[in-house]
Amino acid sequence: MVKKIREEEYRFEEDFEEEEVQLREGEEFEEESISFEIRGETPSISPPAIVLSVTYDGKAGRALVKLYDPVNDRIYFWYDNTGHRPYLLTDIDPVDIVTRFPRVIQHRGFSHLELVRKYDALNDREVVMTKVCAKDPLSIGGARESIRDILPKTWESKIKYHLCYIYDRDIIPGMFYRIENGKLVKVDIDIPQEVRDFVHKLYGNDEYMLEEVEKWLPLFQAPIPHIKRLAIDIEVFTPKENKIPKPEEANYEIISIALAGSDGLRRVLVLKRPGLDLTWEQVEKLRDDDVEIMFFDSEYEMLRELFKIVCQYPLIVTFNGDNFDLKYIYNRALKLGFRKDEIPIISKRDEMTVALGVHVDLYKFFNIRAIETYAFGGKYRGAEKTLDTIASALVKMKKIPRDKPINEMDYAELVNYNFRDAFLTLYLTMYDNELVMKLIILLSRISKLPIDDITRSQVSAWIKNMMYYEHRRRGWLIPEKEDIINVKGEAATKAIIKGKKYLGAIVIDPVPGIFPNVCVVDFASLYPSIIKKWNLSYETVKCPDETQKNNRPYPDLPHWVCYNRRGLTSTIIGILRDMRVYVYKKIAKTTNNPILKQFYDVVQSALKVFINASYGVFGAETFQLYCPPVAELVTALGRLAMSMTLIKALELGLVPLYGDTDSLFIWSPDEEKLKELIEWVEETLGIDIDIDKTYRLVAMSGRKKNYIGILPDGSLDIKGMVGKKRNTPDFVKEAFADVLKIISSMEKITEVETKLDEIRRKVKEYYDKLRRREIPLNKLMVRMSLNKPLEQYTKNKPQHVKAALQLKQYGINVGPGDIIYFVKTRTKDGVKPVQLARIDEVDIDKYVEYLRTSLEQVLDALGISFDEVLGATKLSLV
DNA sequence: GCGGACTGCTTACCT
DNA sequence: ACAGGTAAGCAGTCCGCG
Repeated sequence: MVKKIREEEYRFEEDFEEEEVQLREGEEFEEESISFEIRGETPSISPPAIVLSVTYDGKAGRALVKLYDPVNDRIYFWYDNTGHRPYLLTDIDPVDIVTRFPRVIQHRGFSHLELVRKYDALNDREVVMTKVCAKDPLSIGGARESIRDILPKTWESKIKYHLCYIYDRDIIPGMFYRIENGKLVKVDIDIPQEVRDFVHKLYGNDEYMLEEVEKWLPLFQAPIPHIKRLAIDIEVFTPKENKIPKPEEANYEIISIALAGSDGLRRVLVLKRPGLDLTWEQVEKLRDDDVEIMFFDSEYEMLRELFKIVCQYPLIVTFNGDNFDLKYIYNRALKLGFRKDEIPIISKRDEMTVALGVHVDLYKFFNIRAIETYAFGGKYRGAEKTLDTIASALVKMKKIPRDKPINEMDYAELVNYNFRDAFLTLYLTMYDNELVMKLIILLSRISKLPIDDITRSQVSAWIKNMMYYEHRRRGWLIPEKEDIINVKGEAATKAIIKGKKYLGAIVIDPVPGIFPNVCVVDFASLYPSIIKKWNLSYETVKCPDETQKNNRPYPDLPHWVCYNRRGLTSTIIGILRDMRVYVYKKIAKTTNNPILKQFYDVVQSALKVFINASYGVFGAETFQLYCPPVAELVTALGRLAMSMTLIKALELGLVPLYGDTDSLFIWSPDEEKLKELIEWVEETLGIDIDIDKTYRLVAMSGRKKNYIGILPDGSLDIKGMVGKKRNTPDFVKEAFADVLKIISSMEKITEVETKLDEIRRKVKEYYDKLRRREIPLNKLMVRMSLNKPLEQYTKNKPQHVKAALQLKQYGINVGPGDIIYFVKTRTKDGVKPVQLARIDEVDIDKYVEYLRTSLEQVLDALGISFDEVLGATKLSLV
């Protein structure tokens, strides 16, 4: 009975924020000790080692820093010995706590009270706060009746303890430290003179900025060592095809485990199964592939071998290991009778870690939106994010096609299939000189989030953590979200789009037509530049200082900005932007050493991710420093910069054709005039503007965010066109591409007339094929992704949902993230999933319309209509 | 009862 | 769960129409 209650309590606790702590002090159940072999050494002295992870070790009741010494290939565990305690802050003084909130003192996890002086940036004043310290993180918050629930208002009580520890002890993940006399000491990093020169040129005698930037340079300059790693992928016996075994239950045998190590390990552990023989041909086939195979009679022995190998690597890499591979292995091991302390894997709420080092789940990492769009330029955007799609997009490698169920494969097929997956996973961290690993380490350093956290959280969490660290470093109180909103209020403008909070960017109506020689000028990271130039930050915008109320950078908005003190966001984003634009982008170009060049390129792309997201977070309600006036001022000043530049361009007699947010398309500009414009912008607005590119030809239909540009090398920039969208049927895409080919073959504008006939013939050809139903279904299907569970489409039933519901009737279940393939038909629903459709049911007229919208986006630029093109050919046929 | 004008929802895109 | 702005198609509603 007692045991049962405790189990429930245990589960209950697990659901809370501080999931690292699984057991409370004094509890005897569920021994969690890590056995000797799977614990890192804790020497009193060590060579330089990189911080892999910082966590809270519940058993030891202390923060644990996991370090990796790349030279000697060793892992060290350093436990906090500074007496650091979890804490929260309150504005209630100690006497009042004792008298009015005695339950705080009586709390079983209570440790002691301290007084601390903080700077409350939001209200611009010094404050004295009471620091309530506890013996363990859960006593602060996360369990029932924790201290933060007893007090009416607390600060900094929702920060995970291991992050709090990082801020207070200044332990930067991804940086080098060494253990000296039992203490953890930062390793000094040399800054090249070249970089120093750049910085000096930038900040000259601005002591404040020079001092600030000093903190950042080591993060960009510290070398990134090779971290030995192991990729793991498993195959599980599946009784029914297409039914993925549940990792929570782990009911079926693991039949093979593929291991690919950065040290050259290529091994597959295979379970011997009755009725499956290994033939000589198979042995020969396997030998060719240079994959080592170990056969096991029992699954238990196979897992033991796996665990032995796992303990030899500081970094474990998987693709979806959090939700499948590692979870399955863990639960299966428990089922087979392993004790928890014999398994070098730790299960957390929605994450699996390894006891010794860190686990990176690449599926989660590549699913981070900011990574997808900024770091990889949307290369693998679109289709479902599987190992296959990501690997083929980034490294042009594919999984081995599977033509039969896993269960029916012979050993050779199984081993090959399995190993390829592990290899691809490893390779995604190895290609291009370990680009992905370097990126992860740099992101970790900049954000101060351990590798485990950075690879599993979105960019807003990165920026939040970076900002928290900066607050602590300065002795600033970290504000509560509600306090910022209460003091600063909501936005003052009205968005164009219903449901949005404030007015955004300007898009200039494009002039339709075909234009040769179009120059695109572009503000260099406009929004971050604005944040820097106007000192924007949550504490400087609408500051409490009455004397500042006349500093209104944008007169139509009531918001003023403090010019007496430097804004924290402005300083940090300013430095990151300066380092990217003026230092690392530059030296990446000028450096001759290819290795260094690539390294600096990774630095600048890591910076890019933070910079690009820096404005957006202030307009995101979920962000802890959410401040609508800041976001609103940024876009307003962006509109100002854009419109002033446009007016100036017109004054100079230049011909602007189009512009969106931070760019202006100028038709055949006079070089002198253009130079004048650029200089005027830099002088008057104080924002850098550059010539981004010059198009040989631009075709614009008159629609915004929609154009085709031909670059000097003949390549095409196709923006926003229906013919390029991923949900457009292939046949429409092909027609669009064919027409485009004809246009791009045009050398001079005067050739328009002669090419027109060619276009007409082409369009008619597609039209006729469609009418004759000669286009196969797979070229007619529309791909549309399902963004929420089927039941949640309550307001209406879009076509892809109708198709999905039909699939459901056939027992095929689909959910969020799945792509529905359907064909437009003349049946009741107007749509059928491809699998169920017949070619004679296709609604031809719908596809003619599709062809029309797609081609009109091109034809409108030429001044011809789709009907005219079809009509003319029809007539000519008669 | 039916079709056109309208709004709103949804997805995919641009910066 | 970084933002707002735009294009496009379809679902659903309202209204006029003997």
